[in-house]
Amino acid sequence: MTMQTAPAGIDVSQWDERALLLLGVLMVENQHGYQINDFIENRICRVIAMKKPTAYALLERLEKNQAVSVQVQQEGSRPPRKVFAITSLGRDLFHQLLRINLEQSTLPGFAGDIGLMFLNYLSPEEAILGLKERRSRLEASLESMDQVPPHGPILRIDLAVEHRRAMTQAELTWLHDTIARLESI
Amino acid sequence: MTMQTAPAGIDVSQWDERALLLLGVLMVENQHGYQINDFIENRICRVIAMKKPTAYALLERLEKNQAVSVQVQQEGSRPPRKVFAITSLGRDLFHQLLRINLEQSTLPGFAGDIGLMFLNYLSPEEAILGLKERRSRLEASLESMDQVPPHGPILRIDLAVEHRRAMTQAELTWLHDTIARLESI
DNA sequence: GGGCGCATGTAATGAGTTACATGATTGA
DNA sequence: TCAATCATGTAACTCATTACATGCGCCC
Repeated sequence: MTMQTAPAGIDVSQWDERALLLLGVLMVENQHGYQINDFIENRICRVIAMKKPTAYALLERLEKNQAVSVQVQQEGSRPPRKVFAITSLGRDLFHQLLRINLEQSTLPGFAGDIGLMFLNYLSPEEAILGLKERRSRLEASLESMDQVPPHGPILRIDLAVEHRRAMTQAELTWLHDTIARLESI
Repeated sequence: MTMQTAPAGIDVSQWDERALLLLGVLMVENQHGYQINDFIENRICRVIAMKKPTAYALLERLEKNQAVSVQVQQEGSRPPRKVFAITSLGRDLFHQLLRINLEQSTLPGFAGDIGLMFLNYLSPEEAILGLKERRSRLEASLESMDQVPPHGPILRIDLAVEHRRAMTQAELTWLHDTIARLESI
């Protein structure tokens, strides 16, 4: 009674931001797997880390759910391409996932917080030295963010990068203050 | 030639911050699994999320590697307890993991960044509305952080919580600025 | 000729979560 | 007596990553 042969939509709950990402890049234009993966691993690797097999598998799952359609293309004797296109069902899913993603506020877990809890088990000198090392590494990664490749007019990669930069800067500020506080004792 | 029957230490590379956490709580005092899990799920659930079976399994693995030792205790007819104690090998591992953890600077991936990239696929009004919802949820979680349970003198849970608060505050500030920027167009 | 880029996948591995299983004690 | 707490675990499931497999075209 809850099952229908022609569902009105796709159940949003079983998809996450990875699906949003794949659907999103297909909103821009039809692309084949290699292209999509290239974009993820090279263009936006600083924003999200998704590996090749994961992308391929998810794409397949999206196809099974009729969120995307596939068309095999052959150019000369090159390897055949599976060109994916977003369907109307997929567009609907995309918009729902996008709204959910925008509204969500869950900050991730910071693995570095564990060490902080046990700071007293190191000598003050060692603790400060460790945090200073963390700080200089963070500074390096902040500088590497400045070389952001240019982006097209549709995707707001700049927003995501800016956000990461802001968070990194905040982390840096906190580290600076904390080191100063530890040194003043 | 690289193998030795009596290893000088434990290979650090196969352990992460979860092991550091378990070893760390055992640095404070000997505890049984239930106690450790209770601490993790109730006291510091805002800092790290580790589930019961994960903790038990890791504890077992640490024991196999002689980082902790186990002693079964029975109090009356209550369920028997497996009381874990950190060994000298474990203490060594703890200090190495602690230094590595302090020095590391890897910021986690922010799932919310994906949505930002596709902001242009929503109307400006919808986009702003979504981000405002994200902001108010974040404000709520910031307020809930103020009720921090008191901590003992050894563990610097306060540092970890402070850090999370600082990052949440930074996220809030960025959101505020970004919303203002979007509204000004 | 050799290596890299294109283009698709599969298989094995590992790690963590959910749900389940057990059984005694304690408090309402 | 019923639920919650104490105390330990196992089994099944999901999910992502690493490494592997294949094969053509292009460039040095």
